[in-house]
Amino acid sequence: MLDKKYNFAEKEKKWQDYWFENDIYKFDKDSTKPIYSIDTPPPTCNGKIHMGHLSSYMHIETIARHHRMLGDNVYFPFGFDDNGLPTERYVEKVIKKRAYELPRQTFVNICLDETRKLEEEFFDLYKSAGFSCGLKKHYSSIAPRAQTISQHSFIELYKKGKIYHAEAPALWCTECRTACAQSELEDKDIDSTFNYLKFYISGEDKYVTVATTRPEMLCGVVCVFINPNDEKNQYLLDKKLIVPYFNTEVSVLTDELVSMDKGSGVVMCCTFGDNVDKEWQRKHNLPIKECFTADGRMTALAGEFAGMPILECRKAVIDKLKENDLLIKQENITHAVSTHDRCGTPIEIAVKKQWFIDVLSHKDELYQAGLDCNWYPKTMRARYLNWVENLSWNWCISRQRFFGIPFPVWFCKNCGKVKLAEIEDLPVDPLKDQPKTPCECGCTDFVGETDVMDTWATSSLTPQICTDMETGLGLSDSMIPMNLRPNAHDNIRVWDFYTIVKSLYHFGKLPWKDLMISGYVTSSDGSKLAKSKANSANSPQEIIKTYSADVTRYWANNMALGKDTAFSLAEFDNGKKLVNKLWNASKFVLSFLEGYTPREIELETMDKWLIEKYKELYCRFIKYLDRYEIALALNELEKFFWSFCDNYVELVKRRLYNPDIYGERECESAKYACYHVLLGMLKMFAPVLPHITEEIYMSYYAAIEGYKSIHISGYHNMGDTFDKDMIAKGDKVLDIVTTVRQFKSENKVSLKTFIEDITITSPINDFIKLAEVDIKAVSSAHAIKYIEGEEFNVVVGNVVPEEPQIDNN
RNA sequence: GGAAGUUUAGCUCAGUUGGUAGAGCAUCUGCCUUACAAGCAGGCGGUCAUAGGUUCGAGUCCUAUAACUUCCACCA
Repeated sequence: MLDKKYNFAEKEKKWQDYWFENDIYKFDKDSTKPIYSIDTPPPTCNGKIHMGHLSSYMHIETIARHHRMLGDNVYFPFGFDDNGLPTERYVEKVIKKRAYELPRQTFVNICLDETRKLEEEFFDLYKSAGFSCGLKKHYSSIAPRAQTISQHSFIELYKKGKIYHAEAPALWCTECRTACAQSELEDKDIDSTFNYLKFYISGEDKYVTVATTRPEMLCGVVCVFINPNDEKNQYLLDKKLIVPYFNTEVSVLTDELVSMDKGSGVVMCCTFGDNVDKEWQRKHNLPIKECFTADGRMTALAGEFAGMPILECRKAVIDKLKENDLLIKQENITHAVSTHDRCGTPIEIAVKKQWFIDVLSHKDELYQAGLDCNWYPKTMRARYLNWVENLSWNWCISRQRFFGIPFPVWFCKNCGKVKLAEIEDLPVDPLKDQPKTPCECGCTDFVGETDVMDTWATSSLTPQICTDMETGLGLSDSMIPMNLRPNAHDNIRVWDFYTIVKSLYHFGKLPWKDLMISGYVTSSDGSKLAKSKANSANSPQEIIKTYSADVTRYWANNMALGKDTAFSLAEFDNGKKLVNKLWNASKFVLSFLEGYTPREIELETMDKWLIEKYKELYCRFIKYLDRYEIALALNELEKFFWSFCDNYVELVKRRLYNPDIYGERECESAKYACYHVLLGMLKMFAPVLPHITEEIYMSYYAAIEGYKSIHISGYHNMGDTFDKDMIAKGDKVLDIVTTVRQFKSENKVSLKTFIEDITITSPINDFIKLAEVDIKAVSSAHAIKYIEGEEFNVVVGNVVPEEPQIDNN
């Protein structure tokens, strides 16, 4: 017997512990069942998890559990992304100190400690949400094993010529004092001024107007450009221009990228102010003039402004320009500026020695890879393709930071050549370890690379890191491609893209078959949920505590795939109702099934109908889930379940209660249908509502069915085909019942009120007669009259005031 | 500038391959029905953004327009 009320707090804890202790979700690597492997997103250790992350994991959960129910050997590993800049930024905030203020190793140790604390928190949250990933062991992207795989990947790609070390312009964050990658850029609208400046023509008293938003970079101007087809400015080509205030002389060059109709058609080029400057520098082989330092201060090039922060300098230069009558006018503008997504600081371009992975020369293959993956929903593919088409930087993987995986690289002190670590020595720390063999030049003195790898250089290897936990094969493709990469849409251009790059370069194949892309959970006003804003009221921990893990999972799984959804607590009420109904309905049905052992017998018509309906539902349910359309699958199931409660159970209730009146076989027939269909529904609800379904299953079905958890018991497939004709005819019987209910409702009498008779006109009276007992029972009708006719029609007779005798024919 | 998405009941949204518009919430009318009042039955409520087109038939396919959202690019 189930309890009167379902106590979710107690039951959820109970089953979570049970699953954990009994290894219910263990991946069996010796099994012959088909493997379904998931490249689980490792949470980034840089703060709290919010409802957005949680909902995304709940989608993955449903898919993992679905495949387990289908009989697959599900590999659903668990890990943390706990290295790199995101973690460093988090730790800097926690300790209120910048990394470079501490000795390198001290800072690294604090990072390790802080991430461990966060990981404990994450573990508790995952467990309390009922997650079925391999909680007992996890990978960490800073752990030695990940370091080995990551360094191995570096060495292999370096040897393949895909990685190069070069002094080249790279995106630079003056706040984090490191290079970064194109994928870390984020547009931000910033107020600024458009300044129209006088560039005098050398030796003449005439000037041309050049507009700029960055007058502080005048000290870095190397030339000006005009469009080769710009007739009005052709006269400038054999002249020199004087850079205002700084008085350097520069040439006038031509380039098609200059638009003639913007401003005066004359544009200044510094190395580097923006992306176009970078292009021009390369194309026209221009000199490089660095105007600022790694921490965003002006260099000696700026003369009197040297040492000033960039923005301060901008103001100072503008003042000087005004004083010297070199500023024609200023316009206030708001424009989008590329900023660093980790700190919001405008990104500069700086030339430093960096490690790059060549992606620009493989755009075609990378594009094709996007076409070859299965994207769910399909439309997300466009985002990937769009990103690849617009790639303009090679992937810079070096960071001038501390808490990351070191490059397995030394430089020879004599000849400067790169010395790689040996694979069998990995992982290495070039700042502590030394190469075992001398340089080609004979020198044995080396200096270790101080840069560390970007976190994505390692995260892009999660398929290898994940599978290594089982196979121990390291950077190997033994389980690649994995079946599924799930993540939210913000990670398409980052994690998905980089993972494809690595897999293609290493193995020449895709890292996974399917991608399931979740949407964002936004605040109720539609704005992004930020980790920093995750307050206690709607923190995942609080939500689960208040509403239960099952209800939270129900909410998350009702989000349409890939679509952003505004967070609203009201949405949790439906889940609460469903869980409550599931409990009550099961309690009721199971109360009739005590002592019942299922066996095949001749079934009553409406019981057969229910089973046909169930088989139909099962097909639709599986079809939707195979397309990762969880919400639609769930919706079908719910509709069926509520109809089961309100229609079927009402229809057969009296048969179940009164075998003495309706017959033993008729009663057992209803039990048979109830047994199987409730079991089937519980199993279908199990991926989304793992706790309550387990509680119900274990309190009754487990003893008969013989599994130690519903979650490894497999779906209840009662047949792949169903009788459409029977379903349609049975539905007509429900229409009759509805008509009677309508009649009683309109006459404002209770549903149990007796009526004289029902007169049915229909072409399927033979079928309806088979369900007559049930119809009479549910509608409290004395008699049913039949008229043959093509048009379906139901007429309800008069209400009978007093209690009549039950007619048993 | 390029790309994608959205537009359906008062609100939040479903709507498979074209075939009589759906659910929940809200609202209204009833019902204490031997599981559930956190329930049940019933009602009200929609020119499916707009304009064309294809079709016997369009919420669904095509074209254009508008509004909003997102990604990317530009940003002298």
